[in-house]
Amino acid sequence: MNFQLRKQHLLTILDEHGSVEVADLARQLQTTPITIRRDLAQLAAKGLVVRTHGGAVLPRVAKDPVAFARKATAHLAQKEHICRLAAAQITDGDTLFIDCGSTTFPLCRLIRHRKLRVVTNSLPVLFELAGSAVQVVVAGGEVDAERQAMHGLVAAEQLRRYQVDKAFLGVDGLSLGRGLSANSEHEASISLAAAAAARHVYLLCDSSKLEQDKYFQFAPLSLVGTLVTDPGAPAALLAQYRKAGLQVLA
Amino acid sequence: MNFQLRKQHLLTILDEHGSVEVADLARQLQTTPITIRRDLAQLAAKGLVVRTHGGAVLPRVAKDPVAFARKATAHLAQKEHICRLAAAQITDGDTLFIDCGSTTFPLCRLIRHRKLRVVTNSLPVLFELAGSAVQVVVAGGEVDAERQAMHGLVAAEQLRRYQVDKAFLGVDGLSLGRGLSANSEHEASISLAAAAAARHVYLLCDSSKLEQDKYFQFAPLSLVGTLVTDPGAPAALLAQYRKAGLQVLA
DNA sequence: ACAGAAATGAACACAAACGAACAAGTATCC
DNA sequence: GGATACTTGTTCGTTTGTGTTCATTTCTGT
Repeated sequence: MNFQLRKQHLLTILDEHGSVEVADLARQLQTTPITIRRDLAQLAAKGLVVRTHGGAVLPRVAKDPVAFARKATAHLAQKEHICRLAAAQITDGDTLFIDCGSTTFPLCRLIRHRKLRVVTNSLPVLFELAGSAVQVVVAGGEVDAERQAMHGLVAAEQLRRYQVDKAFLGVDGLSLGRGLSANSEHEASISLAAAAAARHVYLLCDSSKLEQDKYFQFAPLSLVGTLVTDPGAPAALLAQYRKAGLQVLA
Repeated sequence: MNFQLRKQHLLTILDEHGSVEVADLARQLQTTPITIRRDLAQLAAKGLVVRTHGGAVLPRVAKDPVAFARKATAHLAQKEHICRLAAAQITDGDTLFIDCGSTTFPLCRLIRHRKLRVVTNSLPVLFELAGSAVQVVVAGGEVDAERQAMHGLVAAEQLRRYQVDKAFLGVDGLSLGRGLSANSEHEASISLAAAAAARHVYLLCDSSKLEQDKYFQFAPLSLVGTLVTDPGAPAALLAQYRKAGLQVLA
């Protein structure tokens, strides 16, 4: 097998699957990973593929929603901390709801390998978990291109039909006085539907959003079972949330 | 074997395979590698081949390996032809259903830029059209990881709620005697639901699938409005399909 | 947060392929 | 018949592609 044929084959596979892995290719093409990596490096130099750690993807796919969700989100360290706390609450066999948004997204990485069922309306979550050990269920309906999620009536309606053990919700603002608030009514209706379907509601909310009210208030604090936030939150404030009846993790 | 004949033979092989190896040619043509290399050098000087280490490739392969790699996938040329015909049937403003499967997928590339609404249960379709000019609507439900699509009860039920102008369906088998057949009941139920919701049903089916029955027969030919296939289909056979009441494009 | 695993790239080694130069064989022309 | 042009094969030093080792980076799981 010469290198031209190999690259040809490589591009074929890539075109069929959208992504390839170095180890797989090395096995299929009867060669070593280093050779595949060199091939990919050449193709990448020409812009025909985009390298990833462990493989490559089509250039089009590289701009995908997952990358979009991953890149340069504000407060990433806090969000990862929050998601680790959240992941610790999950038991194998659980059915979860994962909300769309940058706060909840890092949770996907932490649960890829576990035996779970995840209901979601978020495209990045869907793409991140598709092909993993997790069984994914999608809330259908119209795709909101800006938010990379399904936000319509149908999505909310469908969510109500599922019974989930734990819902992990994001929110735009949260305050003791006015409860949960959002920048969009659509997001709010999805959150409400998911909360209604869940045995326990976890609100994932970094400390910068505490005591912030956004334009649309849609639920009282009592909707939430557990507030998951980061150590940046003042202890006194968290104590007040606890007094209001919430379990608090930080 | 003289010089001219050798070069001719060489170009023939190159045309068939897209690439050649010096060592192989030397063996086949009962000569030594240096001779082949000199031949290739001459052809390369004229631009008829592109030299590589150990062999040569067609110029068009060297120029656009991606396009060439695509052609290598099964029946892809036919599928692209079919999708071009299908795309010509689409009017701006239409709402479409696009089925999952390799036959219908190339349609996405052809409509990315158009003002359309597309309902689908296919993840690759969703992926390809997310972020394009097309408004995407997803049939929700459980994700079938192997088929990269939603195939459950919920998906079928949701599809019935949408009214679409044109449904573009794929199928595993099709015959005059036994109608449409599939390899999976789930796929069949999605196809039926989409067909029921559509004003007009286009069946995209390359000629290799004509008069092939698969294990699960799920609908009569009358479900289909228009059969879109490729020129590889025998004219006499297409005439019979026309007689059976289908519009046929090839 | 931390430790272990996997992937990566650089440096080196080896084999295959390469081109240049030269030698040998064949056809053509005077 | 001998000179010439042309093609083919051989030798040898060089280049190119591939595989191995190892330190480093990146990812993943507890």
